[in-house]
Amino acid sequence: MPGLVTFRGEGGPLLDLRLIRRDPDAVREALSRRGEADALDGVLALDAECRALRSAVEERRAESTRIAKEIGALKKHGEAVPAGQEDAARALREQTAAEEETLRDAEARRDALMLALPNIAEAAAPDGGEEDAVELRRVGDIPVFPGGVKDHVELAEAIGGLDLERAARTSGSRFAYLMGPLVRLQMALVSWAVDVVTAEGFTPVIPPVLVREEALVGTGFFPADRSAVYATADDDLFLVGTSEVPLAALHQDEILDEASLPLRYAGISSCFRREAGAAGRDTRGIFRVHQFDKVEMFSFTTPEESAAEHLRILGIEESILQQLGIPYRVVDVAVGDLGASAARKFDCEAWMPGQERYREVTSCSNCTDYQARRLRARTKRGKETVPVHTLNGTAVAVGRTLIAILENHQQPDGAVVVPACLRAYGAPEVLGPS
RNA sequence: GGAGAGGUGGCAGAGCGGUCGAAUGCGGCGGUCUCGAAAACCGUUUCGGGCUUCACGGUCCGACGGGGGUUCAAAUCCCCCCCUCUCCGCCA
Repeated sequence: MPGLVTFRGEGGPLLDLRLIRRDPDAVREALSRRGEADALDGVLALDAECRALRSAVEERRAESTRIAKEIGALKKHGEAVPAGQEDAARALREQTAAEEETLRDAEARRDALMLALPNIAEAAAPDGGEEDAVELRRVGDIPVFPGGVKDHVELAEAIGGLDLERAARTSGSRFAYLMGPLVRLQMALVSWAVDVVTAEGFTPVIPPVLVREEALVGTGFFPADRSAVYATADDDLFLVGTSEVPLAALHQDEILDEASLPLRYAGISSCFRREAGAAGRDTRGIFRVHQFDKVEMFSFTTPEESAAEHLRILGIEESILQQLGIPYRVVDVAVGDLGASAARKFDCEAWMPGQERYREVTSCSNCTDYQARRLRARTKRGKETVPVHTLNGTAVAVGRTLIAILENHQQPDGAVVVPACLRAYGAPEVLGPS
C-alpha cells in the first residue's frame, strides 16, 4: 500500500495552537489543574518567535522563486540572462538558508514543548491527585467468608493454575506461568468478552504489539511515560502496554468519512509494562505483572459524540463485571491522576477479597482530540478538516479479572465457582483443588 | 538475509531539470437536459502552514513515501532511511 506514510515533515497542530493563541488564559488555567501551567508560556514565546521567523523566510523564498522563474523564462526563449543575476539569486538563497536553520530550530523546540503538554481535562473531572478520585457508585454485594479468605495466589496454586517461582527463575519478578484450568478460564473469558463487545459494534482486531516510536508519540505515551515502555535493543520498535496504541494508529494520517463514524474496534493482545517506579508495590501474585492479556475497546467519534460514547463504553465495562458477578465501584479519576492524553477517565475497581479493598480492573478514557491531532486522524466539516475524538476502555484485563473471579467466587474448600456466562465458552463449572 | 523493480491527487496512471500542485481516465460533488433516472454535455474536486479579514474571502510558503544534498531553478539528478511488489534463501 503505497499510501502508507511514515512521518509528516511540517507536522500537524498538537494541542490546538490556535486555541492557545486565541485564549491563552483559559488554556493556562486548564493546564494549571494538571500542574503544567508554566509550560504554556514557553510555548507562547516560542510560537511568536516561530511566526515572525516564518514570515521573513517565506518572503525570501517568494523572492527566490520569482528570480528563478525569470531566469527560466529567459533561457527558455534563448535570451541572455543579465550578468550577475544568478549570483544574486545564489546570495539570496544562502542568506535564506541561515534563516531557515533558525526557524527549524525554533519550531523543533516549540514542538518538543507542545508534545509534552497534557490534554485539557473536562471541566467536570474532579480536581486533585490519586486520592481525590470521586466514587460514583458501588454495585454488587461484597461476599463474606466466615471460614476465612484465601487470596488468588493460594487459590490458583491449589488448582494447579499458577507457577510464580519458576516464572521468576525464567524471567524475573512480576512474571507468571499460567497453567491448566486457568488457561481454559482465560480463553473462555477472552472469547466471551470478544462476543460481548462485538455485539456492541466493536470489530475484533489482533493488532501488532511491536510499534514504532511514532505510534507511542501519537497516542501520548511518549514523551510522558517513556520509562514504562519496553524498547527492543536492535530495532526501533517498542512493545505496547495496551492495544490502544496500535488501534489509535490504525487511522493515522487519514481523513475519515464522517458518515463512517463512530468506528469501533476491540483489540485483543498481550500487553507489556516495565512497571518502573512501582518497585515494592503489589508484588504478590499476578496483580501487577510485566505481561498480561487484555481485550480493549477503542472508538473514533465526532467531537460531539465522544462524551456519550465514553458513557457507553463505561456501561459495557460495568455490564461485563456484573455478568461475571464481581462487585465493583466506579470512580471518576481526578485530573492530577489522568494520563497525558485523557480529558476524563472512569475506572471500575473490583472488590478484591484477598486485599479487602477495591482495585482497578478496567479504565475508560475520553482522549478528545488529543491523540487524533498527534496522529492526524481527521474528518471533514464542510470546508474544514477537524480532528476526530478517540476513546479507549478495557473490556477485560485478563489477569486482574481472573483474580477477581477466583477471590470472589471461592468456596470454603478452596474450589472456585465459574461465572455462568463463561461455561458456554469452554470454562469448567467449578475449578477444584487438585 | 540475497537479487531486482517500484512508491505521484479518493483510485488508476502520465510527467523524468524551468511557467507542474501536477496531463488523462475513473470515482465524488454541482449544473444543463428529463415527469424522474440513465446517457451525453458543462463546471468543480488534495493537505498543512504564515500574513490579512468580524466574516465571506484574499495572498504567500510548503508538500509528488520520509530526511538531506546538487542547482538561479528538483516530482524530475545524487545520498541515507521507510514501505510495497517479484524471484531466491529461511521459517510458523
